[in-house]
Amino acid sequence: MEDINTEELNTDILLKKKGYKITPARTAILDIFIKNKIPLTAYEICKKLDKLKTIGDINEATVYRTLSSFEKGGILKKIDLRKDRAYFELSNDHHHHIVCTNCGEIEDFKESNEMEIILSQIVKKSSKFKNIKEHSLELFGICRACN
Amino acid sequence: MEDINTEELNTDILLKKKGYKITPARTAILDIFIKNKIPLTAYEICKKLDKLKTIGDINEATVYRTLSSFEKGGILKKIDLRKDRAYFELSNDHHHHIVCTNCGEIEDFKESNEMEIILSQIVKKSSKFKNIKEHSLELFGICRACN
DNA sequence: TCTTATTTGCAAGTCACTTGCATTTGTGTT
DNA sequence: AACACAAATGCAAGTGACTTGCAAATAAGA
Repeated sequence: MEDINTEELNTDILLKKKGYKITPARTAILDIFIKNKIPLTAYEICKKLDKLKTIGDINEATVYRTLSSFEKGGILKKIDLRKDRAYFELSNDHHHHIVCTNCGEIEDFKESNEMEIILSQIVKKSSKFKNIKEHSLELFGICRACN
Repeated sequence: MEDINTEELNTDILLKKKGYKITPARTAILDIFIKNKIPLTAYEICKKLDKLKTIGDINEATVYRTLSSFEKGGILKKIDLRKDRAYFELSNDHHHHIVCTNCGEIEDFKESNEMEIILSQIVKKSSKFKNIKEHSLELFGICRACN
């Protein structure tokens, strides 16, 4: 799954490149992800869409369908932050999260080369797997503000 | 959260030690986790309970309540394997999983010392967190059998 | 055995997410 | 510019894992 450079592309060109039809819903949703550099839930997307004056109402079902379609197309990545809702973020660079189990604050961190080496060693030792496609790594703690 | 040595303790002693009242449901559910060394869902627990001749019917709600109570008490750990249901396993040793995204096969792997060192370095670099309580690390790929 | 707080069963409820279907809309074609 | 048609959307109903209120049952200390 090739990475997306969201800095250089506008939403419509990216959608076109990925073979999506350009619709107001898709443009607006992708735009929200590009402007907000944090993980977002379907519910948060809906709220942000409601506030937009430039666009009519977009149905909740459409948001869910768009998110899952973007995920399948490699534009978004679904992440599990141990909350009751799924979070999505742009899949344009590989990083992980530290989540405050008290207030929900999320901080990103980059994966190091050492980490990749360790992961490959784990797979080398595995009897049932010879390679892995992806992995999730999330840290949980209490942030300084809550402490 | 102190680790549990399930090898040395029988279910009732462990429950008592943790301050739980001993009930048939709790004994049976904990027993299932001790005998099955794999992550299990609430649904799988229900099925296994149904098969037991030694015990009457145990309600689904009781299973959910017991699982979440055991989780809160540190006996079980909830893990996210990117499926539609929550998995639980005994929290008696720290390990992670490689999951086949095709057939669902799960393999455990131990965390290395290098990994712990890397994680502590990540936290050292963090501006918002000064320590973490736990972390999740799951690898996803296609197992040899499916390949 | 008694007492009381806890646990359980049952049924109804919740909530994120999905889906069937009729209508609308992008987009390539004429 | 209009057409045709597959794809996208809105709406409402459905799904499924999980939760909860409440009355009845029960574990465990007195």
